[in-house]
Amino acid sequence: MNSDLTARARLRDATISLVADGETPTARTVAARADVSVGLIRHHFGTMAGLLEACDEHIASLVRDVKHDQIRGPIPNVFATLQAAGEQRVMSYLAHRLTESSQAIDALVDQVAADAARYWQEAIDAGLARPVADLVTAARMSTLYALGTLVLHKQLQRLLDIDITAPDLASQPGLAAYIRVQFDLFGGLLKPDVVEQYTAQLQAAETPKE
Amino acid sequence: MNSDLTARARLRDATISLVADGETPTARTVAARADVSVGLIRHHFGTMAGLLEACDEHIASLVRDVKHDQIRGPIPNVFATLQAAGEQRVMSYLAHRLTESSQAIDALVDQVAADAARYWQEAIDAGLARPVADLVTAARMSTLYALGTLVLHKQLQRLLDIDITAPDLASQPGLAAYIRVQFDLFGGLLKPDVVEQYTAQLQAAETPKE
DNA sequence: CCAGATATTGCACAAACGTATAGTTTGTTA
DNA sequence: TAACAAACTATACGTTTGTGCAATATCTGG
Repeated sequence: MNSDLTARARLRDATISLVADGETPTARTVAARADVSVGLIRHHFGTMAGLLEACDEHIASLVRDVKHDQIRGPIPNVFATLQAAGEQRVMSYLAHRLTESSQAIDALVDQVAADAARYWQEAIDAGLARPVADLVTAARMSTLYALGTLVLHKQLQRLLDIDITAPDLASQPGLAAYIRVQFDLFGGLLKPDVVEQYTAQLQAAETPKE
Repeated sequence: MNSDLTARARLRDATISLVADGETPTARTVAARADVSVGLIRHHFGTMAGLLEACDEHIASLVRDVKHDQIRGPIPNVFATLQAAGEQRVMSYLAHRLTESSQAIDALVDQVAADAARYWQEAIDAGLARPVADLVTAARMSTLYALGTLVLHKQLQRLLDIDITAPDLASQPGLAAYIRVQFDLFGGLLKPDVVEQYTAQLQAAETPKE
C-alpha cells in the first residue's frame, strides 16, 4: 500500500482493496487498512456511503480514461477495456460491486457498452464481423454477458477453471476451452474466413504440447 | 403469506421473500415478516447462516423438481427452467443470492448447466441446432451468460427495458428487441432455416401493430 | 389425564456498526 | 511568530446485529 499518498486517497484505496478482496468494508476495517483513525472518514467523505460512492467514481474514472489504442479482435472484449484501466483491482472491485447500481456504476456500464458498440462497428467496417441489425442493443447485451460472468467469477472459476480476476488472465487453465466455445457461440457473427483463421491459430498453439 | 404453514416454513419463506425484495434479511426483520419471535430462528435453524442455507436448499430443490416437459426452443432457455419451478420468487431470489457460492447454490448452477446441455443436445438431435465441438463447456458458458444477466437484472432493466424478475416476462417492453438480438448473437448456432422461420414469426407478430 | 417432548416466547447480552463531537496536531499565510 | 484553517485523533453514543437462556405454551403418546 502506498503510504506516501494523501490520507484521503489511502482511505479510498483501502476501501477498494477490501471490496476487491470480497470483504465487507466497515468504517473500522477501512481505517485500519489505511492506517488512519475512523474519524477521518467522516471528515473527508461525510458518511460511509459517501466513501463507497467516491470509490465507484474513482474506478469509473480509471476505466473512463483508458486510452483506446489497445489490440482489438473481431469480438468486442470488455475485459480488455477493464484490464487496460491500469490498476489490477479494477476487475475484482467490479466483480463485487457491479450488482449495486449507483450513479457511477451505471455510467461505467453505459460507457463500456458504448465502447463495445464502437469496437464492434470498427470490426464490421474492417470486414472482420458480419453486420447486425441493432448494433447498440447487441453491444449492450454482449456487455451484460461479459460483466455477468465477471460478477459470477466464482462459478466461472468452478465450472471452467478460469479466475477472471487474476492478473495473468492469459495463463488460466481453462482459457483455451473458453475461447473455443466463444467461437462456437458467437461464430455466426464473424466472417467464415475469420473463424477459420482463428481456429487454425488456436490449434497450432496447442499442437506442440501434445 | 400463508399463515397455515408451520413456523419453520414461514421463517424460510419470509427470508426468501426478503432476499427476493432486495432487502437484507436480519434476524428481526425475518421474524417480524414470519410473525414469530426471534428466538425461534435459533430453535429451528441454529444460526442465521443456517437459515440462509436452508433457503438456498429450498430454492434449489424447487428447481431440481421441475418436470422437464415444458415447451422447448432451439436455444436452451435457462429462465424457462427457473420460472417453471413454480414459485414466482425463484428468479428474484437467485438474482440476489447467486453471487454467494454456497453448496446448494453451486449444485443448482451445476444442474441448470446440465439441463441446458441436455436440452441443447436434443435440439441438435432434432435438427434445429448445429452441433458444437464441446457441448458441456458451451452449455456451462451459456448458462453463466443467462444467470449473469439475471444477477445484473437492474442493468438489464435500465439498458434493455426488461424486468427479468417480473412474473409476466412475455409482456416486457424490450423483449422483442432482446429476442432479435439473441438470434443475431447466437444465430450461428442454429440451422439457417430455423433462423429464417423464427425471424419471420417475429416480424409477423409485429406487423399488425404498425 | 398426565408426563415428556417439542414448539414458542421474551428478554438480555456482547459485539459491531455508523456517526457525532471535542480536542490536538499540522500546515499556511500575513 | 501569531493566527487561522485544514487535517487528524480519540472517544463516546445510540442502534442494530446475532445469539444465548430461562420460562411458558402447545402438542403427543400412554
